Amino acid sequence: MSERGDTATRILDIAQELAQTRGYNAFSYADISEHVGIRTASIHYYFPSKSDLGRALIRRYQRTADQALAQIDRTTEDPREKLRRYSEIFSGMMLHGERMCLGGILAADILTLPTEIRDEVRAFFGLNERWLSGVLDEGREAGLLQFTGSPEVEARLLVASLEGALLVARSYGDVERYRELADKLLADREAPMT
Amino acid sequence: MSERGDTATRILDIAQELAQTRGYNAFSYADISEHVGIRTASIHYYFPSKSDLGRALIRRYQRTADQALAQIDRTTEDPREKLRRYSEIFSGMMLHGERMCLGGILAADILTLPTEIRDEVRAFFGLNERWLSGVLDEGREAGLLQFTGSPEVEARLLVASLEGALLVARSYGDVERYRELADKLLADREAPMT
DNA sequence: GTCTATAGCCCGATAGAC
DNA sequence: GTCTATCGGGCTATAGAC
Repeated sequence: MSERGDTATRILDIAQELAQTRGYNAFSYADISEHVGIRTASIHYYFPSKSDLGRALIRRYQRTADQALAQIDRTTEDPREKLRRYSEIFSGMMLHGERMCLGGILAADILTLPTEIRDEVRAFFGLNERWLSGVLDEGREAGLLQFTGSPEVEARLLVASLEGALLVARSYGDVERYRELADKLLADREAPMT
Repeated sequence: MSERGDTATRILDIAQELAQTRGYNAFSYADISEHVGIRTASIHYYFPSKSDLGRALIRRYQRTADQALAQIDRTTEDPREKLRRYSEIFSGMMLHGERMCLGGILAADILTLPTEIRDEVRAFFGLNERWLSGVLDEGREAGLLQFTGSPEVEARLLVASLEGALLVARSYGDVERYRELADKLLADREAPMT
């Protein structure tokens, strides 16, 4: 039972774990209530409806991702290393309670989500693709990465492939299955040494 | 409202559509009842529990996939064409009512599924990977396809990438987004003309 | 086989006391 | 802010008539 932080944050932390493991339609205010230690009515005080909670969840997740990518940019120059660090964000989710990426699991639930949340899911993918596109472009210019076609499409392909690798690997409960695919995905894009 | 076929088949058809669009936890016997035109109690006559229904669903889906892959083998020699036909099975799902692959969407729900169904989801991925692995191996031997590493791992990567591409593209409701990625995935594996 | 009726539980959400 | 109490509805599932 996490006790740190204010109540709204603890609610979001537990709700995020539940959403990442079970999906949007398979967790309830009662589930959150048990983990946080307050009654369901009190959760409604912070998040009046479940769609309010869902929207807050994906928005906070976007901000966290944004900061993680900025942190990679701040501490690494090599585009190949940036891709490795990016891939490790995904493997970290499986290690942290068999989680999926929140964007990926909400994408599976997309047709059951309130429209505001759908828009945020797409915005999350857009955020990832823009950052990856920049890394890929820079890496190819520097002769460190190689790929066919535009950086934009290659970025979309990488996001989709990593989401898919995480989805399938998690269904086996096997993080090595993810790593094997992610490592190959990255290795195939590294320019040969000269 | 589909009226063809026996009742069990009509139930499975509707349940499959609902599962592929909404996921396992977001459809009910009441939803099926409305579409099939019989009461929920009558559905329990054919499928006593929801896990019985879910298991029947994924097993039938596996058989259908098996037949579709055998049909590709029967009508096509060229491994490149086999991959194209395989990719079109996925795009066909989005065109047929914004569906996901049943295996992919159940993978997202995996931690909420009865264990028998979990095993079938993994078996479905295994089936796809074995077939693709054979096509890739044959294609490389014939000098028509190219890729690094083993056909087995490359097959896993293709399944995961196509599932991911479908997952993300469907969240935009845009089949072109899927095709762009699938076509690139396949083009990158075609051996250059000599 | 299909129906009506209902049990028993979980769900999101609200009213109002403290 | 957090609680108790509760509403109205949905869910899976079963009993028993036809």
